[in-house]
Parts: sequence; structure tokens; C-alpha cells
Amino acid sequence: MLEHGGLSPPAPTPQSLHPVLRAEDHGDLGSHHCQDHSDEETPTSDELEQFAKQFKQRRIKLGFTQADVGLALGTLYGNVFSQTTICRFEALQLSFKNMCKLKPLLNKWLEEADSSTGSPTSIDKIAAQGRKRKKRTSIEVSVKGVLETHFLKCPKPAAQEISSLADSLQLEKEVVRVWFCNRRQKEKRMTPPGDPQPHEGFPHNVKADPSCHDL
DNA sequence: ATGCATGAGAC
DNA sequence: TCTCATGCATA
Repeated sequence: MLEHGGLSPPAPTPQSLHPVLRAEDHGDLGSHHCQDHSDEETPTSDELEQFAKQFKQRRIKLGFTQADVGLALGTLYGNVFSQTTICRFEALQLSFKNMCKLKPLLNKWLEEADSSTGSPTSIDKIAAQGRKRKKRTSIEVSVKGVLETHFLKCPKPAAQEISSLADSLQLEKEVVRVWFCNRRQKEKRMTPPGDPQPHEGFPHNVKADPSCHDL
């Protein structure tokens, strides 16, 4: 009697494993629960969608920026987040798991900000990252196209294939490797690229087959 | 809003 | 090495 009307949440993939987008992941800690409860503990992707929308709307209504929220979460609960993360949450551009993790925090903030009879604003930041960050490499559009093509063929190229690919594209091997990593992550987001999820559309699983060389 | 990057943890 | 969560820097 458990029927999902054909919406996103748990896409039961027979053989392939879905690292994300599964509303069931507990370590069986002697707890007892029948199915799932309303608010906490693994919401459905649909619930997340709704929450994200309401969150954004209310956030704007209250006159806060994404950056404000990120900082507030830090001063309030100790978890600082950047504008980027808040933005991605609202746009559902995070993995299902990540969304579930952030939802409670943002929900709390929402309650606080909403009934803010007096919000104490104390900013404390811990900044100690003496690391030189590499300058962002700008990859040409044409080159991106080539990478895209290769990704469709083989989302998980071996180190050697990355090397030759990087060589032909005149890019650092590391850059190419990272590009593939990031590309894979995109596929795992709740809103996959090239798929605005009009209706029934859950992330299609990626082929976990490293043996797809084509040289 | 998004592209490229870092780092910690998993395998 | 990869994944995964996250963000600086940039368009």
C-alpha cells in the first residue's frame, strides 16, 4: 500500500547503487520507528523542494541575504555557511543527503528570525587558513564541450585516460580530474543538469563502470 | 548564481 | 583515487 505517485524520492534502482537520493539511511541504533515521521528524519525530496521555496520566500520577506543566513547559522548554532551553500540549498543544487542535513538548521533559523523579538548579533569568526588557493582556471567553452562529450561516454575515466585527455586539451591533468569530479557531483544533485525536472524526474543513476575506454 | 578548488573520509 | 560537503572567486 505504499505507493509513490511517481514522484522523485527513493528511486529504487535494482542493481546500480544510488549513493544519494535515498530516504533511508540509519545505522540501526536500537531505535524503533515504524516508517517515517512528519518533520525530522529523512524528508522526501518533495518536502525538501517545498521547504526550500518557502525558506527563500520568507528569507527575502524578512530582508535577509543568503550570506546573512549563513553567518547567522554560525553565530547561532556554531555552523557557519557561505552564501554559496545557502544559495544551493534554495536552488536544490545539493545532494539529497546534504539537503536533509541542512534543513533542520535552516528551519531553526527561520523560526528564530521569524519571531525575532531581539536577535543578538555577535559576530565571531575563526579565520586561520594560511593556504594559497589556486587561481581558478578558466576552461574555454570549446574545451568544455569536449569534456562534456567525454563525460557522456565515460563519466569515470581512468587516470591514464585523464592524462591523455588533459594532454590533448593542453590542460593540467589535475584540472581535468577535478572537472570530472565536479561533473559527477552535478549529476548527483537533486536538480540534475539538462533536466529541469518538469514532472516525474528523479536523478538517473550514473553508470558505475570504469571500463569504458574508447581509444 | 556558478565554476573550479580544497580537504577529510571512504574504499 | 573517489566521493562528498563546502566555499572562494568570478561571471
